[in-house]
Amino acid sequence: MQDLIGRLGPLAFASRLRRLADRLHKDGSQIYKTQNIDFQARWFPVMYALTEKKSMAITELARELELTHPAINQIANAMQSRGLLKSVKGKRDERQRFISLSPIGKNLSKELAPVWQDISDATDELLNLTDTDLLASLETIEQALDSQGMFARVEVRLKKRRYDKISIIDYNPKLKRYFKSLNYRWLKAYFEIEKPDRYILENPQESIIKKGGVILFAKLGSKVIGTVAIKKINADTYELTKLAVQPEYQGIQAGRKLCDYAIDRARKAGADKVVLATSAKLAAANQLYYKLGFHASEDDFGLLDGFKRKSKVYKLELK
Amino acid sequence: MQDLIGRLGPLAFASRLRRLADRLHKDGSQIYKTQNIDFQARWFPVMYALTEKKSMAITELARELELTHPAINQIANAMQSRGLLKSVKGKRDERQRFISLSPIGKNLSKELAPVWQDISDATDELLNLTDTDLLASLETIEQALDSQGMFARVEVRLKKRRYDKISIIDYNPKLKRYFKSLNYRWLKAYFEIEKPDRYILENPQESIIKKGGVILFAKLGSKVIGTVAIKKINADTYELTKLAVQPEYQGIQAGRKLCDYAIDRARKAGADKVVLATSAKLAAANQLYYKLGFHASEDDFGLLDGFKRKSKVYKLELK
DNA sequence: GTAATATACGTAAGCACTTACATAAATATC
DNA sequence: GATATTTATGTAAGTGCTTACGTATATTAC
Repeated sequence: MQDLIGRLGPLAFASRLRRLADRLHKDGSQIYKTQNIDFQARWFPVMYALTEKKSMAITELARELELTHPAINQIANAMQSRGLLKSVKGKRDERQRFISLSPIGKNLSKELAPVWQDISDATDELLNLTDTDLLASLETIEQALDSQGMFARVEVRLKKRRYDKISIIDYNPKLKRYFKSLNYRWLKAYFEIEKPDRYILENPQESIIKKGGVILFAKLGSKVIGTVAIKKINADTYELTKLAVQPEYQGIQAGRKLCDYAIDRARKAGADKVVLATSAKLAAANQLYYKLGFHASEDDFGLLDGFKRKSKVYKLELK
Repeated sequence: MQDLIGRLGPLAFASRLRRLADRLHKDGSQIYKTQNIDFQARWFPVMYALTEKKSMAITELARELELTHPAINQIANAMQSRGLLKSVKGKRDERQRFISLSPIGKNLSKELAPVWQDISDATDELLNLTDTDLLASLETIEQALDSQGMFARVEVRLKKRRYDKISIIDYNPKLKRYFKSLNYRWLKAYFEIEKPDRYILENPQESIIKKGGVILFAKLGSKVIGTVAIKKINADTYELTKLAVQPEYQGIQAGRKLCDYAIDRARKAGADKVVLATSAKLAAANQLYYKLGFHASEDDFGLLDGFKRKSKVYKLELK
């Protein structure tokens, strides 16, 4: 295994599977050729299926053989043009085309039986070289991929990677302008700026921090890309508010990380719950709150007072 | 696994490998797409190789990546047209085209590194679902196929099957005409008919059987397709002679089976060696004798006397 | 009963390779 | 040193599948 492919290991998994598949397929074709049997390896699944079941429709075969219907269609046409198959329209459903073995096809099928047996035996011999049940392993992998595809599996990792790349820092006066600009930007995009917003954004220190709250910022490299605040309501209760992430950097988990950290800070400050008020209009934000574990709250904690845009209050119990 | 594909088991091994490969490949493409990376999954091996080694020639890559050179050529052209690669003529050998990453290519390579890491990890996770080392198993299988391909493995079985289908029977007067015609046919094709030949073929009973020899015939179904004789030279020594198989049925192991049986009969008659004389011209026959264990003999046992065509004497010791 | 939707099949074109063949340069042979 | 053979690359076309899309018939909803 000193070659590149060997070192690539799991990355080259797909390539290796394909190479092996191609190789076996090619060998299969050669077997039929040297046996002087006019049969192509790719016809095998259809031939086999029709040997077992007398007659099947195109899509029925496609389903059972886990190939696409055009593949079956092409194979069926090739076999039919060589006289191996005959096809009849479905009686109940005229769109269907039922194909079955012609007498010639049946003869060929008999001729093929021992060859298939030998291929099966030889493959078995090969598979038994590995003290493991390779077919079962493939089955396991295919089922795992059915439940979560490779794409989804990699996505999860890439998300985590991005999440880890975001750093969260505390408020300092130099960051005041970001707190303002980030929030103004999305507020203007969706709503009118309301009075309490303006006061907080202009006076973060007085309105949040001096009252026992916290303002956090998300940085990606040297860029400030998001912010959030937790405001103390009372000893047990903190409000999550002023969450803003630059649109260019949305979808990279910055909001998630800001909230994770903010909630953690509330917990450390002694909170037993975090609440927030939001508008149903903000779908992405609502989804995030849901993922964080927030649930609709009966008590509105006065969070709706003085706001037109806010309509819902959510609560997160910190166990 | 009540579906057809499941029941096909080893026969569908190749198809399953291909399906899985296609699936992983497709997922790979999708990953690059959603990450907004202008990169195709099929470029991966080349990109990876060039990230490791600075510069490589087309066929050098093909060898290492176990793809054909046209495949590499196509990939290289596609990557080059997107500015990822630059190529230079070989200095020592002007036919060679060395390709290497351009600055853009190097940047992309850096961007790809974490994605590849994640794909590798996710694949590992998948592979670990099967308590067996699938990559190692694939390696085992590929190596086994290197030493003996699927084609050869099946061939062996088909040969045995044909061998088993041939039945060997003893001389009886009705078969006399076959002994004559089968031998005349090949003798006429290659040589002049010599006197001792004619006597034996016309009088098999007197010349062979009454003297303690045996004449055997090979049948395939009801057809007589071959014959052979063992002639007693003395108590310890028998001669294998008059081996003839119909040309239409050569290559199906009839000669082999005739000889196997003939030698066995000599052994049972008390022989401690079987000898034969033949012409170097008969390549297939010589090869068969070699396979049966015959070796050149110093003593010619008088077998060459009276024959022009016979030039070599072989001997097989029956332990 | 009519319109909207779903399903069965066919066809074209694409994809990731391959084989087959052509060309030109390098190397071996005489 | 001329010629034959080998090697490196390029190009065209083939292979076994796929996706995308079109058409005709069935089924469902109103």
